[in-house]
Amino acid sequence: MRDGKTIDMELLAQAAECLKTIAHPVRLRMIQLLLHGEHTVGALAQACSVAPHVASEHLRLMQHCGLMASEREGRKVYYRVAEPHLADLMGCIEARFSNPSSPEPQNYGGERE
Amino acid sequence: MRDGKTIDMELLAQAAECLKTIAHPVRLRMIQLLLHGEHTVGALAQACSVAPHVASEHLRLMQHCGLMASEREGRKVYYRVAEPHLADLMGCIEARFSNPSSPEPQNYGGERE
DNA sequence: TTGATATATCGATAGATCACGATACATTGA
DNA sequence: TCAATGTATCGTGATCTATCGATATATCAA
Repeated sequence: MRDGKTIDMELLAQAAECLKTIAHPVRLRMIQLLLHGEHTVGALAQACSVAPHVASEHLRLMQHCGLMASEREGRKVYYRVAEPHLADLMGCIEARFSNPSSPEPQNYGGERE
Repeated sequence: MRDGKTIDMELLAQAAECLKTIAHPVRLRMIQLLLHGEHTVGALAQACSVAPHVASEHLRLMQHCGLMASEREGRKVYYRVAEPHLADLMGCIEARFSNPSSPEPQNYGGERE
């Protein structure tokens, strides 16, 4: 063991890749929906107001890094959460961002003052 | 309240911005170090094996979206964690990625089987 | 003032990401 | 077979991000 309390850079790079995949509004919404049960590509596309083929791409990205799994049933493909820790992580995010007691934390969005 | 359980898209966009900021190996390392106490730019640069001005940029990004705060003391500038939820979030990430019982969870990194 | 140290900013380039249209593939039913 | 539905992939261009060298600012010491 190297540090005892910190993750080494290789694992941090993996974590960064995973977080980068999560860090998209549509994908966050999809994660929320899929944490409550599996859904088809079309249903997720409609719920997120994006074209089906866009939803498919987002889902492929998440499946690709192990967050999701899919299963075809006839013409439809059902996606579900495959990473158990995703619920905890989403819980942290919701705790931070759905709390009405701190609605405007800072200046997100890329502007500088 | 809109859904009862999901965040609306505006907040999800904020969350995505914040996660995108966190999603970088050097910044993750900095967060880990700063969760254990405040450090100077130079100390963080050395600990992360990057040039001081690179560390400064990473810290500016994190300060910019409310994750960090800084305070000058003479020539040095000390950074510290300003977002209380960051500890929980980092706890989730460490739980997922520093656990030796599942060192190779999936195929992160771009390969498929 | 000058010089050294610590931090921050600027400008340019390479690489990644995103959204979109077009299209291909898979399945079902006629 | 064909057409319709649901999903996936492929280009392309626009936008964003990372990284680096050069430089600017801030503070201290002499």
